Amino acid sequence: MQDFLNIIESEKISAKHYILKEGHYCNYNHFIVKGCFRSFFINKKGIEKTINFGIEDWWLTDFDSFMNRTQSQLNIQATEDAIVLKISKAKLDLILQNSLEINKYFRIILERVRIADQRRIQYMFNLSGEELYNTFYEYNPEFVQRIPQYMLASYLGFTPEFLSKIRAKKHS
Amino acid sequence: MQDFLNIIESEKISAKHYILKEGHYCNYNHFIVKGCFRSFFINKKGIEKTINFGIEDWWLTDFDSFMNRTQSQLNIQATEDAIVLKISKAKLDLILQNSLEINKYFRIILERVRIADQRRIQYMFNLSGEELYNTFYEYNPEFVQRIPQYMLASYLGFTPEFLSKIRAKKHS
DNA sequence: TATATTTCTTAATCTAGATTAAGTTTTTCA
DNA sequence: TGAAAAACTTAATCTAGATTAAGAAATATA
Repeated sequence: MQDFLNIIESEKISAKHYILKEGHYCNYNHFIVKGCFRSFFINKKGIEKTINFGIEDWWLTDFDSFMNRTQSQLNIQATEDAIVLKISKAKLDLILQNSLEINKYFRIILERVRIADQRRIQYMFNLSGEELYNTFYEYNPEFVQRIPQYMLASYLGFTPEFLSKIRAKKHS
Repeated sequence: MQDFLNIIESEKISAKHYILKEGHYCNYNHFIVKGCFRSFFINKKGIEKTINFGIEDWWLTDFDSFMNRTQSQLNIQATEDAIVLKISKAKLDLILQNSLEINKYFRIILERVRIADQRRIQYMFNLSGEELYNTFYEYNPEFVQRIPQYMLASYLGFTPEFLSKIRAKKHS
């Protein structure tokens, strides 16, 4: 555990700044101490597609780039002023060679991530846009206030205009 | 490793039979030695939605039910005659308490699963139905032959009728 | 090898959500 | 505190893919 703490670096990130940009290698896994981030890519039409959010106590990285040492297709941007703990791939690998506890820790986190991803895929298949928004709102009422609506629309898989329509309907 | 092999049970499953049914508790993680499975749920309209396939050398379970000891919303069905290795939650937990190697093994698998889930979500956002089919076909040409088309349509998130339309277009 | 069942196709009609465009409100920061 | 930028709304029009329905192939089973 002491080893683990020794290899962690703390960093402040201002709102709208990036911890990862498309085309770069993702060299760090980040633990969010404070603030909020979104990861997004830019599709063929030039539109930003938000694929994840991260808030306090979550880990955030582009796993594909981080694990496979490939150029990232994602951008990770702070949506508000933030503090993260960074851990580099090389140093994490070293610790993962021998530490039972750290392996357990990340295994358990990844199990939870898997469950969340699976639920999200299930929701995307099963729910209409309106239902997706209502479900998200129900489980994360405070979070809906915390981010611009157009990012949420993008995360839920539809346009900001459509989200506006849903809200108008709801409040009428 | 010997401990690990000791707690594994082998089982034969005939085509169309289930290793998990909706409403039951998922007590096992399954390693597929031979054959093919699909996991699906039944939506509000009574339509089967395939959310995953599993083939040789993959692990397959309902992680949500398996980890959280909740009733499963999923069915897991063999699409052809199959052989699996089963490992119960209780026994797996025991081994995971102390084994560095087994923790590493599952951590690494889950990292790969995370990457696959992430890519799938990205594809679902970015590609039209036609592009989803073409991409899937490109990377898994043999697998497309292996399962009924209506299951693939369901996995890709559209109707069998629409898949038929895509294929007609492609071959004309 | 005939019949039942499962899978696949075609085509007409319908709808959730996209697109475009213009205007309004809110936030930022000089 | 006022101008510029960012975020949000409304409404008209358009389209990918759903729905429905009926028939044709393919596959399984007796």
